[in-house]
Amino acid sequence: MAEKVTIATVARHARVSRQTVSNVLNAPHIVREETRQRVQEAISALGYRASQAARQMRTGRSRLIAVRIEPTRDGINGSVLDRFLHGLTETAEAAGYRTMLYTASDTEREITTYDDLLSAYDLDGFVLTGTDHGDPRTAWLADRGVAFVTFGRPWDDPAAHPWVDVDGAAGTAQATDHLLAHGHRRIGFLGWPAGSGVGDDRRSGWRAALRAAGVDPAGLDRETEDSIAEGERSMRDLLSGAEPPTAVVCASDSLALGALQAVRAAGVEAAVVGFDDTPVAAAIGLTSVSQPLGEAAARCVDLLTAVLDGHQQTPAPVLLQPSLVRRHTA
Amino acid sequence: MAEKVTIATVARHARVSRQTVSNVLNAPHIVREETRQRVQEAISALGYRASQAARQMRTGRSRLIAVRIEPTRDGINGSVLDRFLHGLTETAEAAGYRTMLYTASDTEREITTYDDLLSAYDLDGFVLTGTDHGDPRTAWLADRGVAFVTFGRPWDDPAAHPWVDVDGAAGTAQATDHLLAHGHRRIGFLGWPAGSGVGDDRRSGWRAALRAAGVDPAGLDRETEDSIAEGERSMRDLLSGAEPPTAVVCASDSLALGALQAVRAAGVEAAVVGFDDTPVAAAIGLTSVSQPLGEAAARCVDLLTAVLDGHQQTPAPVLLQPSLVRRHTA
DNA sequence: CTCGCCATCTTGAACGATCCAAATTGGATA
DNA sequence: TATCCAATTTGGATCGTTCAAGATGGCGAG
Repeated sequence: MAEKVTIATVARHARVSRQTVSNVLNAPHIVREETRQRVQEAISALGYRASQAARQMRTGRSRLIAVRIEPTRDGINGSVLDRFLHGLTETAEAAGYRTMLYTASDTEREITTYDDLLSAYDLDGFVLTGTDHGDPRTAWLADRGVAFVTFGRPWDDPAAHPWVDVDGAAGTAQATDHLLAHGHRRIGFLGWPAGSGVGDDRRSGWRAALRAAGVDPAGLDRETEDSIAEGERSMRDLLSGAEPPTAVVCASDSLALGALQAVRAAGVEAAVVGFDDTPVAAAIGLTSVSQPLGEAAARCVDLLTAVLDGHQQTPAPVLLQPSLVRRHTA
Repeated sequence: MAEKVTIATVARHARVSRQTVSNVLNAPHIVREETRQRVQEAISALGYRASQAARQMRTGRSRLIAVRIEPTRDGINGSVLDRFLHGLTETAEAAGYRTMLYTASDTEREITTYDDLLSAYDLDGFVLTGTDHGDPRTAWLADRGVAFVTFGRPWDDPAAHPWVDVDGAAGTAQATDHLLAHGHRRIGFLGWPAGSGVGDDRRSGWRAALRAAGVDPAGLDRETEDSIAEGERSMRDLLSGAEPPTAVVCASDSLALGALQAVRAAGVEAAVVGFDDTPVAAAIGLTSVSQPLGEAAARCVDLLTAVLDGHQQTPAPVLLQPSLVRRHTA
């Protein structure tokens, strides 16, 4: 068992003081080039790595960021999270940060967890996925001056805090335009009840695209809970109308899957587009709007480290464009 | 901004010494009950939380465990990971540990990352998901006496290190028995090429169940890469034989999905069972063998903390039973 | 020749917890 | 009342790093 290599070991080996070694690591420009090299050689020869714990104790910073891992809300729409987490971890590593996970069954406990992570682990920042109107979590964090970024816009005030999001309206608009280009006119929309920022955003893109093409969207959309069964029911309802749509854009792959079943059951030809490009969409050949999750994660880290490393106090938000993945269903 | 609460603050407030506060936290039994309560009250009144960094520096332990987050190998079989991660994080929190993520593009870099995590962060242990024959990672960790558990058996030597696994053979056997009970006799199997521990295990369960029922499995199985397209091809092949199977058990949901397409294309009636119970299976109504991932994660943490907290040096491995989730396809 | 300045490097203290050894207390016993 | 033992409590050292301030040496200006 080799003895522990500390900054003092390196210092002895390079025949300088501890502080000089520290300077080589944290402020290389104030060390003479020749000395710097000698120290660097000692560092790699000994395999020295600075103890985060000791560093943290002195500086109060941990180089750790935290993300919540959720209990897989919905089987079909889950698995979006692990792509995001991977991107987050990868980009964070490159920036010298590590990623810590936490769970929380409700918002209140999540705040308790923040408190714990901050005081016990000196966490540097948080990445939140999805925020609601008047989210108490962001208020709590902001009150205490804790650095955080959200993946998902703050729907109340766009300048409330740094955020990264995907332009859902652009996604549904793109899907609608694609269908229009293929000759469809009566294009329906299956979405969630009004009130959720994400849902309203996605609906608005569809509506705007139809209007731009001179089509009246009235009566062509339905509001429903996010599930396969509800998607099927709503689509049946749309198809049973006097002038049924020949295509439908959906706010999620779950709804799209339901819609697809309704279409097949009715024995009609109708194009279906989903949202999120989940594995399910890929598996069954469902055309779907794909979010650039890896990119979104990377930008979250960028914003967070910009704040943490003191480059910017309030970095500009990032709005990413989704892309349509065309498969068999449209 | 409230002043930082340290062990000294608590000590002053409860009118005892720092050491007494420390004892209340780490060895409560040696402190008089009355004193203990007074200290506990001070702790909660002040909202004190021990600094992990300081504790870690003194004890050399971080109460941190690491898991690798993979770049979603395969869309369809991914999303198994996030359920596992959630279970892991939740159970670890209950045991007083936190979960850290890391990425690695290959085995060599993964070992470099171990080294980094261990020396810079004093990581306490690792959870590895999936190991190969003669895995260099487990050897490296074992050489250095680092605590770790694998989710997945070591296929060479079952006693090499603590592990948790799901009994794949029992899963395919259960699926086969289910089909036998429904009158099927010629039950096929779609699996991966021989050589992978997991794949061979799953195949063996099917074979054993057939033999036990007096059916000769010869010629009823195919070896193929894990993809939808290959699954379809292999199933077509099976169906084109002289005595085509009336049902098929698959080593994954990807293969099952392909098989399902082949069955529909051929216009025959044949039951299909998948493996892993992915969201895709749930979405399309595919009967599938489900792994108890939350339970597996929890047991991984149990084994790891048993080692870390010194209760046991080499805790007994855990083999969990999967369950068949019946849906439309079988 | 002396002084000051700059660049470079060194020294002592501090972060907040735990460990170790020594000191104090209270009660029982002689 | 003095003594002893066990149960608690106390003070000092320590983990590895960074911060703040001090020391060194060379060089040009007055």
